[in-house]
Amino acid sequence: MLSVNALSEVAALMGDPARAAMLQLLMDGRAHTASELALTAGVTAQTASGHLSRMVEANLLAARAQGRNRFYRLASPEVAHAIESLMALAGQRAAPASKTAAWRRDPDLRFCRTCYDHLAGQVGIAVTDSLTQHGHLEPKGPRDWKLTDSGELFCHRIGVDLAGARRAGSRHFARQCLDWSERRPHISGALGAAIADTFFKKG
Amino acid sequence: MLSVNALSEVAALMGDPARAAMLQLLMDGRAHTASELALTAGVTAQTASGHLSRMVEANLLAARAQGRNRFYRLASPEVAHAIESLMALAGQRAAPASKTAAWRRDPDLRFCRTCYDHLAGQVGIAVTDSLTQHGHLEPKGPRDWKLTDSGELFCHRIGVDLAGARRAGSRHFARQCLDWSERRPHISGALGAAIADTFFKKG
DNA sequence: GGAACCCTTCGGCCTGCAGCGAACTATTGA
DNA sequence: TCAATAGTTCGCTGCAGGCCGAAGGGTTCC
Repeated sequence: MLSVNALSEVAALMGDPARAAMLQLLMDGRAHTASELALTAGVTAQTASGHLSRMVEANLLAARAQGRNRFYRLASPEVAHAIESLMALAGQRAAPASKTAAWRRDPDLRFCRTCYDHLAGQVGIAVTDSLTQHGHLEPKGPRDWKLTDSGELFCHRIGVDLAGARRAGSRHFARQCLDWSERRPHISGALGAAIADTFFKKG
Repeated sequence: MLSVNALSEVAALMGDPARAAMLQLLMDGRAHTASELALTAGVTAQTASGHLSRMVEANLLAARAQGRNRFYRLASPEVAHAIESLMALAGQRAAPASKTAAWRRDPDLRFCRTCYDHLAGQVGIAVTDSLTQHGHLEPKGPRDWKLTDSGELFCHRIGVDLAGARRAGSRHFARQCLDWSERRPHISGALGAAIADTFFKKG
């Protein structure tokens, strides 16, 4: 009976305390690094890696490599739904999506801390959206951005240190950085840092 | 973190192949005996008993003793919902409640076979309802029925062998038998058998 | 009362799997 | 080019828990 095996296998994946802790952390809809998840689960990195691989293979999680980090998130809303109904059974209220209201209070600060030095969160997405909508920014390949001529002008006008960003040596100029809330990329790399720097200087 | 433990514990309960097989059988909404569930799960009775106890304690299942049998059913629609969402994840369509349409074709026959010698299923419930609504039958205690005077008359009129049923020695006269579809009791015991007998004779 | 049956509890065996240490690869940044 | 960091793979250990045999209530029916 294949379906029985399938049911028990999926449930067993969620039935381990370490994996359950990871899944619960991921219930906020964000993508988290393997290290974060290991820390949350209270296990070592190598143990966490094994858990994460198994959950990716079972299509519970989706992974996206980004630099030397690897971000994991729930593979689909259905996964979140299943976890939620299990937690309801457990007599615990699962944090609904709207429960993430906490981060609304300091969207950029909170995420800048966890995402190196560039704007992310709602502000990062908004900036990226605005730039692309005005034709200042275009995707270049699957992982980079291209700053258009109008984008160059715009950056000069608002005072972004493009020259400094280009001088940054081996660092990527403008990378696409996966955002957790909208599941869309925003700007990281030297350009992202330079923009963030400008914002901070201007208050 | 209590909620993490609760999540993993519930999931782990569903994560065992034997327990998953039992739960899947119970997804039809019926109540099943411990033996049936053991057979389905492919384990011995004592192993199944342990599994069932744990699931009752975790409020996944509800148990009801009936004679020397013990019937188990899903404790709530929420349990069914959680299982269904897990099976959806497993890429399997869980049998929705309406899928039980199969038994509509032969409701009484099918259940008479599994429920000794008396009417059950939709017909059994309908007969019981009709008798109680006309004042022929009343509940007596938590597990028996009382045939009223008008009920005696009615039985005589349709030709039920009441005397024979009363003669049946140590057998209970009219027990309440839990029905799986409506979750309501119908008539078993000697009276139930006598009524069924009458129906069969009359076609 | 006795036999048959259903279910449960107890004790012991054994497997599966979570966990870690060590070693290896890949990416980043100087 | 080299060091630091993130992540993975491999091999081993130890424990939790599923499983069954044996034995003990409860219920039903002759």
